[in-house]
Amino acid sequence: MSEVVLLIDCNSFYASCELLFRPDLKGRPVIVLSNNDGCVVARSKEAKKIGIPMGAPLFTIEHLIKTFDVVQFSSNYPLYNDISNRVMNTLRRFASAIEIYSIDEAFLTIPCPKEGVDILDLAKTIRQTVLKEIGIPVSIGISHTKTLAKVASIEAKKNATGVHALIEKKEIDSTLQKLDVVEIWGIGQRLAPKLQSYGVFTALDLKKTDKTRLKKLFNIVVVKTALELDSIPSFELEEIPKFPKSITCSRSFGKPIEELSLLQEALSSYTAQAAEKLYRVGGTAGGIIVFLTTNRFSEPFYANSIYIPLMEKTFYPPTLMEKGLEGLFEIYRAGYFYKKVGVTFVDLSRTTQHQLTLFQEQFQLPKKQKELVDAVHRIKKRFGINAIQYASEGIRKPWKNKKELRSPLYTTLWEDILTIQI
DNA sequence: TCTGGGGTCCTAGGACCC
DNA sequence: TCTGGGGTCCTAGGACCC
Repeated sequence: MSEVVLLIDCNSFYASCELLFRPDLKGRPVIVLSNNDGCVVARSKEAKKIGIPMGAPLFTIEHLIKTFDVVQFSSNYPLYNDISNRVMNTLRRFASAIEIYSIDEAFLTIPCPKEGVDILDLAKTIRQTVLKEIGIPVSIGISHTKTLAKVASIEAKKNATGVHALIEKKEIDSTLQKLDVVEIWGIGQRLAPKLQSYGVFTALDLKKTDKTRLKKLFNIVVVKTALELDSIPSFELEEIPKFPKSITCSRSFGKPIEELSLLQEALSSYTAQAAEKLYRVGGTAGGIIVFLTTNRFSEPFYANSIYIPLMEKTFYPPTLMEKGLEGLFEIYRAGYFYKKVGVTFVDLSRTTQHQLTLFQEQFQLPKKQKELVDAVHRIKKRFGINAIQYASEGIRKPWKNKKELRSPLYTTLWEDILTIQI
């Protein structure tokens, strides 16, 4: 064995980010709410303890909030992204390779420590360093494969030390025997009952199941998962972030919207945001999908989407907005109260590897378009994302969602920087 | 009253071709 | 009554993740 896999997982990440700047709330149950303050997306340790479930709609836990005086935050993604980057930069120092798996998780491979060096000590050092430098508590699971590292991290969360290694076969098997299949990374709510119907109840059962049979009854991912449980690496560490296949921007509205003009404003705004992201990854879109929906919990319900191919690939926001609005016009039906619109860019390419039209030598936007996009980007970068916008995004924006409880942008906006009074 | 947002991958089946 | 076989490509839908 030459390398081991570590899974580093930030504990209650969004809640931990909020607590960083509000040490006065330590020990109290803290929750972070989804974009529209609709449901719970993160819970502090204390919030978990009083029984607030992940994903719970806010209105179903009113009684808990009142009884236990729960502290609520709207989600503050600029802050979480910034803290995440800092955590990842610290982790990088310890790794021979790192895959940033999500905003709060990373897989690391490290050379197998020399005889006598305890891998757990190294993990503890990593944990201490992140805690000291960034202030975010993490759990660390260690094993031979990504899937087993995930299993180890479940154990790590139960430990006071926050770290756990699964290296010896005996120990691995006894842990897998106690693990329900639904807890395995890659096995969800649908696959678990199906596996159970074939007599596969625990992770150890899955590991021991014949792979040909698994392939026949399920798919290749389930086979790979079973192999990983058997210490055979089947999911590679992906160090280089993949170029995206699609980019989406959509939001629920603060209150239902009926007028087309307001939907147009919202869609323009989301398209601009998605275009900004497209610009940042250095890509162009070959097609866009526009979708809209009324509240799925109330009648009359209407949802629709439309695909609009683009004659020429582009990242020029006005073109994307114009096409998007055309699509919206097609699928809009008067008389409904809409809850959400959104846009997805598909058929993405890198601007550097562009399929050229017959007479192009190199992909580039017309000079003036390019200058405009660059300028808007620079202004946003320097003065904040609200410093400039397209007129079609509207001024009053009554469709904007609720974010009543958002904390300041402590680390990404000068006006919001933390002040300390002595 | 109130229920998020953004992704990826796999497979089956249809369309189409020779 | 008879009604091929094999291959590719695309898409919708299902499943998963955080």
